[in-house]
Amino acid sequence: MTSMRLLGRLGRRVQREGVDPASPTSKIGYLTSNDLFRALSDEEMAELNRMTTMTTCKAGRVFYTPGESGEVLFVLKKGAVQLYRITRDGKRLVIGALSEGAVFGEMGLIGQGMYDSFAEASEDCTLCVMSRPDVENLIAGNPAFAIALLETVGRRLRSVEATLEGLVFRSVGARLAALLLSLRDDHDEVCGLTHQDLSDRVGTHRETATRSLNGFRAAGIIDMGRERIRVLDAARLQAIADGP
Amino acid sequence: MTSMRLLGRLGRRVQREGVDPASPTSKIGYLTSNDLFRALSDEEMAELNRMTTMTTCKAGRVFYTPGESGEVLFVLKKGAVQLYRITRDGKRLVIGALSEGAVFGEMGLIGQGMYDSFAEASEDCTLCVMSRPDVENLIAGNPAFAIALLETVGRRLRSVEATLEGLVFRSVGARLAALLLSLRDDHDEVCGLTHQDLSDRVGTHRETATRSLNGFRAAGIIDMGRERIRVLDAARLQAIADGP
DNA sequence: TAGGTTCCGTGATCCACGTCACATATGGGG
DNA sequence: CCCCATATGTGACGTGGATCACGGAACCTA
Repeated sequence: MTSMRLLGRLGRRVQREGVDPASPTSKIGYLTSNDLFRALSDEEMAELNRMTTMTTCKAGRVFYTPGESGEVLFVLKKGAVQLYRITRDGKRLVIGALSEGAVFGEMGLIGQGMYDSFAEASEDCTLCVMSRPDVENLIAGNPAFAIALLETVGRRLRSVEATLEGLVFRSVGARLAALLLSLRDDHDEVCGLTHQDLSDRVGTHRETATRSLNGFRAAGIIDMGRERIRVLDAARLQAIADGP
Repeated sequence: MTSMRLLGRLGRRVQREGVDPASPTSKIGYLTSNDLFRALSDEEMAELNRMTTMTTCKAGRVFYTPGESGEVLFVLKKGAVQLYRITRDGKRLVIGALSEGAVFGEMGLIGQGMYDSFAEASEDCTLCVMSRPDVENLIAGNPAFAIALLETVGRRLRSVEATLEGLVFRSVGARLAALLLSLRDDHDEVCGLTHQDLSDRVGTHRETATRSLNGFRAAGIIDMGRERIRVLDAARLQAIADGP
């Protein structure tokens, strides 16, 4: 039954609770570590401290759901976040996988389409939260901040556009191949992701992803274990990603 | 033959030439008419004049192709622009349909994925072109400009994300229905677009679009003529757009 | 008004994926 | 070490939409 699947899937992760405030003393340390804030002077940093709420968030927690209060901007200081949407029949699509330094939020400013998206910490996260006036003040006082912000959003826009193109022009296999190449670590492995997770990111179904991966394995391109995929032949995988 | 189709399609519009400079005297007039520049003072406007190159561009002209020089920012003052991509086998996908006030460009700043996109004037256009330093100066001198820029890009990001979701979750018919609803004019008509144009925007093929539209017509939801579609029953069309 | 060009309509296939229904494997917790 | 939740494997089948191949209609232009 479809709704069972939805419940099962959500049950694994949705623990809808607020974010935990972190100790205020650590704020400055965190902030200086972020690209976005490198340009800020000490005073600006101090001012930032006053308006910024620093929070932490454990892996798996959904800290933002559609229809949330408006006009919040998150800066991902540490960890990783996934933005995704869920249809009424329980299908899930990952719109964005964000890593450190990402900026996102419900804000008219940053758009990010959070309107209809969930935000979930895929790893333990530290993030800072700003209101719209906060952001406007920051921009007014520090143009470099605006530039950095624009670049971040611009990068995401490009990324989403590329995803869009891939969806229309490329097969599941090609998209999956590209995803594996981009996700593999130093040892050419992709760990901790289920086939379901992968399929949610390429916009297909679990069974299809499994079959496609099995094809890769049969061809000797990858090796697989539970939640673990090792890329054996990156060149051929790349060829598949590039299309037929 | 596929390449024939590509040639035919491109032949209709690609007239790859530079943009035509407009008369300098009109610059201020144009600029004040744009949302993005409402916040600028007269002096700022004058400064803008110095660094901005105002150009015009006739309908159908492709004024930007992938691999162009980097770091340009366009502001669409008047008219309409389509951003699209073309695969090596000639398939075309419209990534964005921009109207007045839009900001786009190859710039790391704004992203916009122009890297791999063509930009074509779908109506006669007036646009102004800025280099990256131009933009940085503007932002530095006028935070409101930065905010306006962020909002514009944010809107586009939301829009692309919505398109992405639609592609994964909704059928061609649903996407087409939504497109018609959004494109219709005051008389509930969509004029000047071929089935091919529509299909390029929903990410499908001409034949499929035609068949889907014929279905709508058979159901009495729309009426059709050459490059003209009239929406007769917006409610039912909306129901289709919302999915099954 | 003839002749070419661009649109539009439509049948016939084909096939990648979705969908359904289970079987099996694996690992972690009690 | 057993049990159970979660992950993965796979057959069977249906189908939306891509692909191919034309025929006819509408418009434009000379």
